[in-house]
Amino acid sequence: MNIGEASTASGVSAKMIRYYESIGLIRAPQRSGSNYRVYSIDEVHTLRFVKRARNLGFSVDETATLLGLWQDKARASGEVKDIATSHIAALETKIAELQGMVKTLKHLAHCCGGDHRPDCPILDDLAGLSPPEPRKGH
Amino acid sequence: MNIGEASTASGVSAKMIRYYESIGLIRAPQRSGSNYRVYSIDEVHTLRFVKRARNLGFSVDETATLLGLWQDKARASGEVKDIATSHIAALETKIAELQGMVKTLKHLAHCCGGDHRPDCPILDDLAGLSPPEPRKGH
DNA sequence: TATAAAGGTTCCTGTAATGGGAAGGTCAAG
DNA sequence: CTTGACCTTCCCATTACAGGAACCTTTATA
Repeated sequence: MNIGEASTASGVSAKMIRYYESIGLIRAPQRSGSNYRVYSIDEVHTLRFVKRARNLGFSVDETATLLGLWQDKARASGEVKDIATSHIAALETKIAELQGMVKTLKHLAHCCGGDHRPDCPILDDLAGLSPPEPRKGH
Repeated sequence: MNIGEASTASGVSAKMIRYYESIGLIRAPQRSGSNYRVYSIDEVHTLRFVKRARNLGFSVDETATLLGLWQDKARASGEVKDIATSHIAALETKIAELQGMVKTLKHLAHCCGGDHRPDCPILDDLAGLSPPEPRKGH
């Protein structure tokens, strides 16, 4: 199987397969006589694993660790759970941040006439001209 | 006021102030005889505006637009509201994505013993060995 | 068979928004 | 006058890719 087929089979672009190889996330596959990369089914499975991990928001570094644990038949599931758990916490922090932004923006947009007048609470807030986030209850 | 003071007063690092100038987000300030950047109060206000917009998740490009609108005394608030509104939508999409990741990971982590046995539903899912997201009700 | 299209190869560039640091000029205090 | 804190420009690194140039190989077609 050359890189195009492996790409289709795994859902990882050929470009990314080469990239993952270059950074050492996956091992270099065998080469054909004409220097084409040749992939086995197992290698495609590895690519799929990587794809799934990336889709779940794991960084390439985290994915490398998970991949190592996956390929280690004697690994303990505790390690994996720890990685997943701290990843969940990081995601939740990010979510909270974004929700804070949304809340502020919604408040500002709500106060904004959205008409043809130049008055704009959003800009006023950005400029620091009005207290956007009441420090005390409302 | 030189760049260090402007940085302290605005909360934008000196490094970033130079960067914003280099990409044209802010205008180049005057220079002292010894080629030091010299900032006015107004320029510090601009930097604060930029900081606040970036904190609210607006990209540098969006910030440039908002800045233009802010400095345009004849602008209509509708334009600003539109930008804010579509930004809110983008943030909410991102939030939903992250929440999806968290949900899947929590499910997997919940199913994972976290003990010393090699069994691990998280890795099994990443490898595509088990149906992680039931397509039908549970 | 000649050729063209569709694949593969490496290598370089760019992205967004910074952080870090080197090499060197300037300013204020001791 | 030296020291240290500041400033200047310029280059490199980051993350996870995408795009493209230049060139080689395989396959399909005229």
